Amino acid sequence: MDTAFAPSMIEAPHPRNDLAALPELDIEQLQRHMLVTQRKVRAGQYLYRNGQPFHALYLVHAGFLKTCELTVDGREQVTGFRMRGDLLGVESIGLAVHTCDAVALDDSVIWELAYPPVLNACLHVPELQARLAAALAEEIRRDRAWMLSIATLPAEQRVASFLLDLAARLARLGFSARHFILRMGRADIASFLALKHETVSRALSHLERLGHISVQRREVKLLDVAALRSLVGLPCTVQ
Amino acid sequence: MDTAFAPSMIEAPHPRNDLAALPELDIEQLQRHMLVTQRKVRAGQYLYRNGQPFHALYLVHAGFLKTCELTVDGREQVTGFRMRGDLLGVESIGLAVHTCDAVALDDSVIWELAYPPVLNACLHVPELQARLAAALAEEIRRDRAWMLSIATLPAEQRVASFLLDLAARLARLGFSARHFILRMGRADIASFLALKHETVSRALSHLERLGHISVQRREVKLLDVAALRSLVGLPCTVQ
DNA sequence: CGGATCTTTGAGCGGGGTCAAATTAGGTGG
DNA sequence: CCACCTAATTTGACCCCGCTCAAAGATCCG
Repeated sequence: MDTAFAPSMIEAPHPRNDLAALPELDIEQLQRHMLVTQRKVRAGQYLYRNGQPFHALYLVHAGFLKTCELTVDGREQVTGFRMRGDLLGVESIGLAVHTCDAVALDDSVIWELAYPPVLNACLHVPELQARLAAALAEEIRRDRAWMLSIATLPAEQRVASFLLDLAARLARLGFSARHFILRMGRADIASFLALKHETVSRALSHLERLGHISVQRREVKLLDVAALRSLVGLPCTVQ
Repeated sequence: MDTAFAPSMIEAPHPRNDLAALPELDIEQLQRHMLVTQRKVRAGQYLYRNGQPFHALYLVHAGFLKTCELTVDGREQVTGFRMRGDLLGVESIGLAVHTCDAVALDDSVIWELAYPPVLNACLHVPELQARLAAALAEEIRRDRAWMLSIATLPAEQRVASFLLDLAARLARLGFSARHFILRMGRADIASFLALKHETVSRALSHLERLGHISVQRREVKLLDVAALRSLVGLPCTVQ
């Protein structure tokens, strides 16, 4: 069981094992000041669901998850994909229950930080407080960047932008930015990009025909990062 | 000069004068623990701009502002409209410079909260810390709700949703939810809703033809709130 | 091997964008 | 106070990108 719990992140030439290197939150520092429990979530299972009582934040240690908003009338929207170092549940701070779903797309290992205790720890460790605030702000900036892309870019460029963003995040974690396996289906990408899955599929096919990428189902290779960057209006220099 | 600085919020049958009633932040509590300076911003002027050093959060005391994201290649996106009780600048926490613009759409009065001092105050006042965290989380939820609307609703329903949201926020401040003056132009609404200004104009005209609202340039009356709510998939009950 | 799910591709349509012009406010100076 | 100018808004006509509907592979699992 537990031995089989190795999240399937392939293509990791330089994996880092220290979360401390991440700007977000330092798990060891957290453990010094509060109870941190480990939780494992199998692919397809919920970390938390809309309406469940909110009592903790979650720091992704390994694996891959998506967060979804949903409405009473059945509309659904993927609001983000989360990986190692990302903090989940922050959108429910100040509320009694969670307001969205978090679903594992791959077997995942999560550090659970009981919520009121987190605030107490922050009171005693100023640096921790600053980091928590910064993590929330980073979340806001991420959402704002998404808004900008969705509102101003056509379909194909949204897809290109998505691939570049994913690549950059993988690179920060020490994985290959040029060759990776998508852990989500076309429908999830489409929802996230406010498109339909057929459109995402067509965009990927077209980017491949242009020679910018190579795609075979969920395996993606970025062949011409400069071309992708210029496509979405970014400077062509690496990173 | 100063006497002329009366933000033009008309239609205020039950205006509240206590910000303490707002769930976000209590200004008097803040003043007890840190320096809070007042700042006035004329309509059309920037409260802060992309690239300027970040050294404070801003609490809107009166007036009306918009926040805009912008890219190197000239794309622009209105990410929100801010009014009394809203906290600005949070998206830049953890950074050295602001990452977006905040522009007054109406003469506004702003409380400036120097940033590192805010954190210090939070260390001494647990409740303040919890409120700051909650304010950031509320910002995230606001963005997520917007994402959901943009990604899943057609143009006319986005406009209806926008009007309902604005009405609800005005109501929370004690203003009329049924009759108000838009402080932003069609282009700003369009940008916020990821549409073009002609489309917003057409949607408003159509909602008027349906008898749900009445529009004359920037003056809006909501004639049939229940119809608007059912249009965007919300329960028809008030609030 | 067979069934379910995911992905790709095609054909046709429609909502919203684009371009253009008319109309209306609003501001300013005579 | 009014004429003029500028900017905001509205409306129309047309077109195109992305959606809808449909069917055909691919892949994975039992």
